[in-house]
Amino acid sequence: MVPDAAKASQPGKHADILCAALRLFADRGFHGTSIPMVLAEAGVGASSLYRRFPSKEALVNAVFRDAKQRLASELQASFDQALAPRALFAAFWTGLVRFARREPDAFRFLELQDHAAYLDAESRSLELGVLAPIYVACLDFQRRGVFRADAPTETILAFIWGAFVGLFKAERTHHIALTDAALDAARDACFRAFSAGDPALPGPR
Amino acid sequence: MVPDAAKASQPGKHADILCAALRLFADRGFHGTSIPMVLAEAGVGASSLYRRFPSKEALVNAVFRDAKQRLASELQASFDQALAPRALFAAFWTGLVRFARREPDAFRFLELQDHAAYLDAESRSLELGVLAPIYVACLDFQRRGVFRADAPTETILAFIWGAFVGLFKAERTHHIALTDAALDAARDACFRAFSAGDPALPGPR
Amino acid sequence: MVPDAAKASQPGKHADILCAALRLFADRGFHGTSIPMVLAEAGVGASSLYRRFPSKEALVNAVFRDAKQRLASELQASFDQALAPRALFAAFWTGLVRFARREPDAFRFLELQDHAAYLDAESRSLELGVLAPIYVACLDFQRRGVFRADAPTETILAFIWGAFVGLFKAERTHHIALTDAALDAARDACFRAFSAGDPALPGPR
Amino acid sequence: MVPDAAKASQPGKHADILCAALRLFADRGFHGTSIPMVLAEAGVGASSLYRRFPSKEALVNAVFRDAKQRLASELQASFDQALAPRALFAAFWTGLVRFARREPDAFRFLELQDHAAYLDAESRSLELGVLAPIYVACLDFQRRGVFRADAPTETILAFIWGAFVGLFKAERTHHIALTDAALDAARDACFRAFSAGDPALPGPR
DNA sequence: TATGAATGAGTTTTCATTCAT
DNA sequence: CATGAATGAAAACTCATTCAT
Repeated sequence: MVPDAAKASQPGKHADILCAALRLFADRGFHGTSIPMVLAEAGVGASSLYRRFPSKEALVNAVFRDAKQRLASELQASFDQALAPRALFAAFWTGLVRFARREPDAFRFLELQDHAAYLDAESRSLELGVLAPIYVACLDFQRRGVFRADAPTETILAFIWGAFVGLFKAERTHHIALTDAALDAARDACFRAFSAGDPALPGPR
Repeated sequence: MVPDAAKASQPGKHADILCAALRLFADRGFHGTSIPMVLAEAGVGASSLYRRFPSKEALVNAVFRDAKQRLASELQASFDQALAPRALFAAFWTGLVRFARREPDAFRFLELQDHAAYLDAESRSLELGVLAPIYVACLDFQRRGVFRADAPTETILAFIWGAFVGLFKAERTHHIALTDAALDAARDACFRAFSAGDPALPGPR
Repeated sequence: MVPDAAKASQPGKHADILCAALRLFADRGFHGTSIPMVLAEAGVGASSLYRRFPSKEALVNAVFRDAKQRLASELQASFDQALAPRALFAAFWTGLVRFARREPDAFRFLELQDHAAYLDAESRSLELGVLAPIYVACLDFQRRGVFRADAPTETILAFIWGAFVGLFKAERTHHIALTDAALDAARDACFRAFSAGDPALPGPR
Repeated sequence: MVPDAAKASQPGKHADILCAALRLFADRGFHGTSIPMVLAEAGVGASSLYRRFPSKEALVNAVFRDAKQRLASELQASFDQALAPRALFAAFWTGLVRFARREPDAFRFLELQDHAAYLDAESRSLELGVLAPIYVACLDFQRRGVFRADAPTETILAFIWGAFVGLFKAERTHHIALTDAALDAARDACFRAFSAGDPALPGPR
């Protein structure tokens, strides 16, 4: 009668909790969100949560990994090593934009908050795992002379990521208009910032 | 000395509280910091705090304004409209770096946390006040053809600020080395990103 | 085999639950033991327990009766009315020792804890039932001039039982060595304490 | 106006809490007593308790030490080394009885419960400290030939203490009448149990 | 019948804030 | 004006018990 998979704990509840927690964590941060808030938002009892996540810390880490994983998938999908540098960078940028637009809560939670206090080793390594391919691509660009070699690769990475995050933070905090055109302009600025071959590339021209 | 002024609440205590609160808020965020923690760190009694700041929210706003004000001063001091664009930008960047280095707690509190939930109108307007002169300078650069005109000024601002913050966030989160050379390279990249006169400017030349 | 009997609730599970509960109650007391602990220790699901014992109180009473019953059996087996007083007392003492050694959990649970709060009428009457034959034997000793008559029988009973329990409590609490020799010495002291024929009996002589 | 000592936290409250906790712990045990119960019984708010006792465990330990200390005082007051053995033992016994009668809650809590799970090192050492002088007196009795030497001193101690506790436990559990005469008879039985000089001592006769 | 997921009241403990001194 | 004890509401988490499967 009932589909067999529904026998054990409804899988939907797991997702409901993660989703409610993400929404609240994104809005109010980890410490600003209480478990009762999550329970109310998810519409479950206390034990339904604690059966799945042994503590509030375990819950944030699960939320973090879940969201980071989706961001990673988005980026991986956008990443086609066969593309020319410029196109590759544009694809990466578009992936980021798509994620920030489609999952604003996840993006705000992941990038606009300081997780230092509660992330565990696995979550931290997942975060590095997401950055690694970008780092490699960046390094490759530098080796191939696409990007300048006068800045450490990590610096370039931090710069680009920070610039991107800054745009969305300003949209949220200062209510600036973040049109597609503006995002495209920022993307080109970003590429230009580290571009090695001066005369050739700039602008859409 | 100060026989009369000392009668009223010791002015040192005000600073002690702000300082202790800043340290804690920077480390653990607003919601992660309790009033008792602040009392212990500042070494004062509960009423000494509540006499000066009617609530925890009032305190965090005071801390925010105090820190933001010091950042504003730093930037204003670095800002000499008479300088050539490149030098002006370098001075601005140096001011930011100096602030982030001299007052790491203030910088982390101001820029690495999401204050959306508790900032009041006055704090928010102060924040805009800090950005305004930079906005104006940016706009001026665009008008004078120093910066490209194909990106909205707010976007440029958000980008630059975000890139800068991203560097320090990576230093903290991923423990990347943020040397002076790296910061200089980032500064040049930033300028280059929006520079209008393509081939001419890049590099230290 | 047992094709029909096995259809009803497996009898082994009943014992598993009682056994697990006894172990835990002995170690941590009634209030210090949670049902989930019992379930985990017994390796059964919640409903397997609640089908057999309608509540936690019912469970503890069942555990109590079960253990008390085994103690009663032990004592009954040791009790041979045909024996001479001294030998009878020694047999009784040996029975107690054997029980305390063979079932330390049961002994600790029964004698080292205060059950006042949760024992029901039936459990209480069972407890009295265990003491009754000893009471009778004691009274008989007094009537026959074996035991002094200057102490109420109940007092003698409480004294002896208390002394015995005190030995094992000290073994557990203060880690004193409770050798067979020490137990024998205590047994003789106990008999001597209430012995009527003063000069004649003491010692193995 | 107010006596100077009353400036800081009312000392009465400390006592109120200890007293309420003792009453409840005596009745329902440590795990069976909740903090709200203690708060209600003592008529104080949660923080008044937690300001003085950092945790529930700290509270039981304080209650335990407080009660044990009073028992120790009672015993010390009864102990006059100058007395003849028999009189010394009687004085000790009387001290115990007086304590059990005057502070039934303290006695029940101290002696009728298993504290193994939560007593800390200091509480445990206090308990040993109370027993030590009795141990020494017992050993002295054995050396002087007052008590038999065929039982280990610890065994004698555990026996006597256990017998005494057994009497009061039976009074409470089985509602036996524990008259002064019965207690005197028990005292004499106790002495007799370990008495070395057979013919001389027994009974008031 | 057995399972173990679900519930919500209850646990210990801490918080922001007030008030007597 | 400063102190820090007091408060009661909430925090995170666990419990005894029930119920759908």
